[in-house]
Amino acid sequence: MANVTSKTGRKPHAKKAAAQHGAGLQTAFQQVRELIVHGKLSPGMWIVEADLAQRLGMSRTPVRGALQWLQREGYVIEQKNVSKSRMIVAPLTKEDSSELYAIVGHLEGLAGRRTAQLPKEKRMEIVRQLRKLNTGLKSISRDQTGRAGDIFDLDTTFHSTVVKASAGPRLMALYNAVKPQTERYWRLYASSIINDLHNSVTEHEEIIDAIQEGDPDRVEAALQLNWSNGSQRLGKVIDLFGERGTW
Amino acid sequence: MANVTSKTGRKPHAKKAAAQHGAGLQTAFQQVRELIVHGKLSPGMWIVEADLAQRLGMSRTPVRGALQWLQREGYVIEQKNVSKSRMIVAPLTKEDSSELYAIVGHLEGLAGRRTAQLPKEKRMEIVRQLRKLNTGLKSISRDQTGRAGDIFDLDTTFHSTVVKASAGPRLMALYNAVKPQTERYWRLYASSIINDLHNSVTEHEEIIDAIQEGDPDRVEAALQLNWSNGSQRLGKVIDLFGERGTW
DNA sequence: GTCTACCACATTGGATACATTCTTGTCTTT
DNA sequence: AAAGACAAGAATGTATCCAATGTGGTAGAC
Repeated sequence: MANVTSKTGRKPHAKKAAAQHGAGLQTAFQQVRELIVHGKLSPGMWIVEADLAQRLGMSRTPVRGALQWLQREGYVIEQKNVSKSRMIVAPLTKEDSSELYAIVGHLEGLAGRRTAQLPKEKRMEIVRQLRKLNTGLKSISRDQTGRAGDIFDLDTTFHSTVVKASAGPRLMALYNAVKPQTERYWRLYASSIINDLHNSVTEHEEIIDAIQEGDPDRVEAALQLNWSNGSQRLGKVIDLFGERGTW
Repeated sequence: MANVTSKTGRKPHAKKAAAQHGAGLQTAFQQVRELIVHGKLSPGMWIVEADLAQRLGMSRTPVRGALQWLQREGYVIEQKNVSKSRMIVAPLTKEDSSELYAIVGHLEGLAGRRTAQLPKEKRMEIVRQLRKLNTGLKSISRDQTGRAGDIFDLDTTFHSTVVKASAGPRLMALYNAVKPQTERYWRLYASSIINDLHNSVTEHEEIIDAIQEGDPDRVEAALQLNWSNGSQRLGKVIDLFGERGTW
């Protein structure tokens, strides 16, 4: 009865390296997210686990974990009409962008409210950083020289600075889950957003002033206005160029 | 090459039922969440996948998926000091409750803002439902007869009604991910929360009036106030009875 | 010629096997 | 006696295997 193949029976599982130990899920998540954000996986496209696994050179297990993660964050959604779970890349629609921007605006508003209540010295340090970043944006908007990626990085750092200054782990995690999704819309409609950059720069100045003054209500309102206006600017562009992933 | 064991070769994988096909993950998620919310898995407790799998009568695969889900939602967190990912049940702390309530308040405020902008007829329908629910809460608060579970259900339905009325899929998903976490604090400190119920009832009335009037700012402010006050009430109780899962 | 039924295939969900890493306990040495 | 090192065990991460289900295509019948 008792088989003796306890220690020595090892032939079927020969593989290459496995990198580290717990690196697979992380890499899978980042790489698939990258593929989605850069549009290699188009909005509305049907995702096949095995294909992704092969492309990333790993088995389906970590890919599945990554997909569940991406589903929770909103990058992929389930096709609901069928009983079986078919995952598709989340479409980019005007409706969704409006909702997404509103959510980010409110989360950031909450963080900004807390940032405004920090002691004065910390606020001044934040303000200094923000002014520097916004100056960079302003010069780009004046010269029209920066590439879209630079603008996105500066803008992302600007907002991230406001949030990181005061957010606890829970808000930070939520923000990090939601905010990066705006990148999809950014990349797709970037060229048209650049033209409106000066508006955003002006709105940023109001944000900075409000933080310097330490007025929570004003900070929150300014942040929400920035996102609300951004949503409207984006909406116009989407109307022009059409949505992706729905038909 | 071609083996003929396509249909008939079934010996090594004999098991009981497997329920449906894609039911395991759902069940695992709900059950583990239940265990956490009800405190069977205490805050701070170290979670072992295999134990849970055995307890739920399934393999580690669906349990693992459920845990990743629960991690993203905040029910479990990673022990960070070690390199390996050790999952523990998220502790219940005053700090965390404060953050959680603020987030829910802001998300609900956003939804409420949209609800306030619905056409008048729909608003009136909502208002009617809300008044009925709040009347139920008021009578419980007066008679001190309801059990904690009833109060929680009524309160949850109240807030959920406001959100569902106008939230899109994204906001709805986020709300459904975040709001249920307040149940953990509710259950743990429920007995003391009941005493303050009349305050919450009064705040609800303001919410209802604001919706009836169709004033987005007022609705949002009223919702946030309800959650902010709730956070303070909870904070006092936590100070009294201590936190769970930290030492 | 078209519609329906059935079969083969593709894909996902779940289970298990295996390799790696972290922990813990004991033994030895200073 | 205390501290460190080594060994045994436990737990996680990943790969592969099996089952279940939906989908599409083909063939047959009306």
